[in-house]
Amino acid sequence: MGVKIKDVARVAGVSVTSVSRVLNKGEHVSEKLEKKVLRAIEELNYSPSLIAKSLKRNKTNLIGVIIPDITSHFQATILSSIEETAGKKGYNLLVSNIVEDTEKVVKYLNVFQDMRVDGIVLMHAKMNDDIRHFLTKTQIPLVVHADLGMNLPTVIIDDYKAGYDATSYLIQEGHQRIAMIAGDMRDLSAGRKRYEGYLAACKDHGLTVDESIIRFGDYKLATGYKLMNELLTEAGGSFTSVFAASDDMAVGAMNCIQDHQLHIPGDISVMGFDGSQIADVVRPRLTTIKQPVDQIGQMTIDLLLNLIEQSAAPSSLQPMRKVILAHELIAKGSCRNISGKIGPLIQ
Amino acid sequence: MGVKIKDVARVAGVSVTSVSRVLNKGEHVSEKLEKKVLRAIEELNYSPSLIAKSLKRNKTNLIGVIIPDITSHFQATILSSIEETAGKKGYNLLVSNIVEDTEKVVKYLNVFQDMRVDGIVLMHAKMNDDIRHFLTKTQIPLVVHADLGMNLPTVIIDDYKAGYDATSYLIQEGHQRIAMIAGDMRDLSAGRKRYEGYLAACKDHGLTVDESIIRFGDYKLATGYKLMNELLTEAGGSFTSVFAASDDMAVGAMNCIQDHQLHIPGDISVMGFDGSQIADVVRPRLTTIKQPVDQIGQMTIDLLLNLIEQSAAPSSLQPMRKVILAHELIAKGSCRNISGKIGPLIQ
DNA sequence: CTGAAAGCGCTTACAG
DNA sequence: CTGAAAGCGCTTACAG
Repeated sequence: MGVKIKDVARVAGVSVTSVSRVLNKGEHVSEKLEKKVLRAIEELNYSPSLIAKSLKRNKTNLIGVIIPDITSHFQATILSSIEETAGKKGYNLLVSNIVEDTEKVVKYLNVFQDMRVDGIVLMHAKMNDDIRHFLTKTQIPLVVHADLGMNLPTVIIDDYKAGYDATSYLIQEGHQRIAMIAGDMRDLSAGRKRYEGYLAACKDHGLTVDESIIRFGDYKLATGYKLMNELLTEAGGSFTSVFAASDDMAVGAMNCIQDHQLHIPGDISVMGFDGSQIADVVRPRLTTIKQPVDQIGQMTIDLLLNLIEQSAAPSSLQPMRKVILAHELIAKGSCRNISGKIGPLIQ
Repeated sequence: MGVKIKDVARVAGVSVTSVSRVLNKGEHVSEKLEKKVLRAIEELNYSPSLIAKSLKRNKTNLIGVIIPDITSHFQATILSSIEETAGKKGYNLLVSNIVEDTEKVVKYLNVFQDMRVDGIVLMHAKMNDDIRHFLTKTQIPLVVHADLGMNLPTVIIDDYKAGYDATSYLIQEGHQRIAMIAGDMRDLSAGRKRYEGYLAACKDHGLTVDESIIRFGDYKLATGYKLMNELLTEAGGSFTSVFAASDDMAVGAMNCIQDHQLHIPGDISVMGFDGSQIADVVRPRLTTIKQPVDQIGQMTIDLLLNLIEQSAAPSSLQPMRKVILAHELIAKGSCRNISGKIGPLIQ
């Protein structure tokens, strides 16, 4: 990569200013000059340095993305949609896979700052003081995929309502003992909100919440299996359905239930959350709350780019800062109506 | 981010040279000076620009990664391992999700070049002239996860042998009619090599290869379903097992088989490839060829960093340029021995 | 339409 | 141990 703009200028017999102009297609240059420059670029196989350009322009066209776990199909799908949308707009992605580590989040937020990224997407929803401090202080436009209670620009579904809807559906299907495999309570959206929705739905429908059939996990498949195993051995037979805060955990739970020689939905109904591919892979198919992944990715980048433009050239037209997208309950074969079985719940 | 090294120097009452020195911990500075500088950095909340540093040092600590499909669990796992290994060594990842698009590969290779990444990881295995041209010309250290027949540094398993082993196993289990759901023949490793291994194993064991029970796909779950559907409707009953070139396709095929009211492995045995999580999720569990994903990620970065060092400070100790890692056949419940059923194949 | 020159924010010989 | 100055490879007022 030894060749730089100066070399092109020399070979083309023009100034570096002119080379820069044909590169950036901004101001008009004569056709003759343009041709000379293009020929020299071709001849030298010149590749302009985005590093130098970024330094000068004070703009990197880089977006830093912090994602808790790329190996989650749901998160990978969002990342994929973010990548596609950002790519179309000429932005590149700096990606950090965090694996539930708040220390690493802080580290990467600082790296992103040092790299002078134009914007940040934060899909991580656990907080600590350092993260909170960074988020309140930073000048970098950012969008979070979580309700962190900090009035930050957000693209998300209504996790509370979604948890409420999932639980209500099970109740309508006649279930009165609904176990929950919830997320991490330090995770303010997918963890806490979905759980709160579950609690509220139970209370609103007159069910007593029984903590002995509630577990807390980390959204992973293996965890769903492990927690379901606990539920079956410690609280076996005392519930007719289970609501998991992620499809991966739901599928882990299904595997465990089946390994215990129990039937889904005959013995236990299972409700998932996310609407990721795996929900359609397992048998019976998983009833789940579907999040609009493609929309989430697109809207996240749209909002972020708006914020970036706004910070570059402030105008009175403030971009919307909160986007709540609609979720959807997809009923498949993993849940069944047991109203008839346990008596006339709904008359 | 208005604050720059000059400001720190002014506030600390020292030269920018000294500030740079405490930042980079290279040459020794007096404790007194260091303290003044650190205090000023703290006070101003200074974040040194990696962009400026990269320009000056001619090193970005950036690695560009081109991955065909992040939503594939197998690929995401490798990416995750790459990210972890690279992060530990102080490198950040520029990620491009390509979705089987050779045009996009060329585009991103050039972006990576313009961004002056220190190295490139290419997980994409389809070629075209532009890609080939780039790969032969570039000075950027790179590692490919495919045998592209170009003598490039490579970390990979022996796909030919793995395809051979998978097929031989089925043959040993008594199968004589083995369908294949292969990859893309433009994909030189996972596509072509695994298929060639299948062909060779059939021939070596005296089986005739029947093209009517062979299909070609793109490794995705939905494609496995679709192609299995073709096989069942067009060549139904004429084979006792199927070998798929990816676990995702194998699972799609399993779903299709089960949706046709057929049993696995009772009616049809299924063999996968990759050893990704989904193989243990489905019932029966999928027999598959397991790739050593974590090792692949680690070795890829190790090799790449060696090449980067080598190109920065050439020495006579050339790093090894080809790493072939061992695969492993994991036998689970999706294949069964049918020697007894169709007669004494092995006496 | 074109070019000379300053400057983006750092690092690093060089000199003291 | 410390600092003044050149320079990394670009862009962009400014002047012509």
